[in-house]
Amino acid sequence: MSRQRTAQKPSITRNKSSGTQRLEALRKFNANTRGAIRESNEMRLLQAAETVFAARGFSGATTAEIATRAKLPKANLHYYFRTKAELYRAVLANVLELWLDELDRFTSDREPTEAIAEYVAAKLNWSRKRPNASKVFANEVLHGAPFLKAYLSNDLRRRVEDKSEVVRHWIAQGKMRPLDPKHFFFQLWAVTQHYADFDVQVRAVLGRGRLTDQDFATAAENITALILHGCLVPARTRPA
Amino acid sequence: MSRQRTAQKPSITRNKSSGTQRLEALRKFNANTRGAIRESNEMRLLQAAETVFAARGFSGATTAEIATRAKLPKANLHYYFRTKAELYRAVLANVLELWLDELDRFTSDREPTEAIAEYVAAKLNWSRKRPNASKVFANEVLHGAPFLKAYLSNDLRRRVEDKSEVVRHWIAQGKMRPLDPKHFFFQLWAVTQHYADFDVQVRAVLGRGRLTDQDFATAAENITALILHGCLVPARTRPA
DNA sequence: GCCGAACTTGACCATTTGGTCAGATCATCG
DNA sequence: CGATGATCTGACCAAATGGTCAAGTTCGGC
Repeated sequence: MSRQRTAQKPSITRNKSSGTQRLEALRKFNANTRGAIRESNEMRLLQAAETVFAARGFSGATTAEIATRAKLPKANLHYYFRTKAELYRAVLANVLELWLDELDRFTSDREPTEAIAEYVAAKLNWSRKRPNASKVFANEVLHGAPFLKAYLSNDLRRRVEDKSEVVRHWIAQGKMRPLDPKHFFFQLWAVTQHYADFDVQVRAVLGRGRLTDQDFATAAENITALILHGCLVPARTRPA
Repeated sequence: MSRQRTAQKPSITRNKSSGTQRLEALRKFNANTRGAIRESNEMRLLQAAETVFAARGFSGATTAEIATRAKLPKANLHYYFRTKAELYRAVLANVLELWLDELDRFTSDREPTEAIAEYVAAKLNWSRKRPNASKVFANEVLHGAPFLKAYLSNDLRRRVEDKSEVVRHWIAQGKMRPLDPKHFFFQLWAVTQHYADFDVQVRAVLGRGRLTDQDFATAAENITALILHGCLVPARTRPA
């Protein structure tokens, strides 16, 4: 009920109220580009949170550690994100934005070889550049997706349904072996995200302190070769 | 210093002391087959712990919930396992026992086709029968393997090193495509464990309440086909 | 330079949780 | 049986942690 609570997070989606009030909100919203301070602090918090949630999971993460990492006092964190859960949700939303769209590369008019190779490269690239994002997501799903169940069952499911159609098309064209499209996507996800989520294991086995660009290049080559040989119908050897 | 603490966990590895004491310990150790009660209660606790750790992670799990699930009072849990960490370690040890050995199927004298197909089937089978074991392990690695780092860098690493040699042998024989053996193992692990660790996602996409035997059969077929086509050198088509 | 709103923060609090303990009960063996 | 150690357990505690709050300070528009 305090000032902060009602004023917080001026969002376009909040209750429409009287015209003047709406106008005023909009003005402020545009005026300072949505609050430069807010923008910057939310950013810092989100980034710190991603790191800490990735390292410790939802329950293991403490708002104190996140705040410290963001170089803000804990009370300040709770000014921008009422609860730990709200902050976590925000981090997840960020992550989904990344994940969501690489699938768009799959369209009927393309060659599966290219689409798949690009997809593998793109996902693997995220695993290298944003391993923490991947880990937060993995952790969420691993523990039953308490925050993402709806997303998985709706958005993601539909998306995969769609793209499965494309794969079936390629199969019908004789370009891909007859495989189950959904399981095919599972396999793509599994091999690409492995390098982010299980990096400790990968590093231990490879004997590396951290994965180098070279390691990722090798991974990309191996995955691409395996997947492409695995799912494509080999170009017909010209009849003798 | 209390009675319980010193008497707890009569293990063969504890300090050798006076001859009579040693004898007495041994007698009891054999007498009631290592304490039927202890055996049974530790079992119940380990099983409950596996479930709870899988669902909530190390930090999220509470000894209270584990105890409740095992139908024992919390104090009793702490009688058998001094700390949550000790219980967790015990669960992990259990899990590793499962994981450890499927790799033994890889020996130079076998055909890669068979070894790989069997390995995939075996791992996938564990994902179906002991998903919680897989999840506990995944969670541990995901969060930096604070308890397993040593195991990964030593036992596992050596094991993979060994088995890589076998794969190289197969490659030299012209039975497998020239691929990086270690990355090949990563890919095997990734696709097979995915069905345990990310089952919520898999279920959401497939629209299932739970994964059926049929789902696992389909998964097995798809994975095996993908991997085998992906890594084997196709039988030479008889020269025309 | 003034005003209201946005932001900051140290101090505080209620709850949760891992772990302890002392005393009661039970099992077994001579 | 009776003794001895294993097992059990309700009551308790200290520390950690998410979240609150009231009293500030700063900012942006007028």
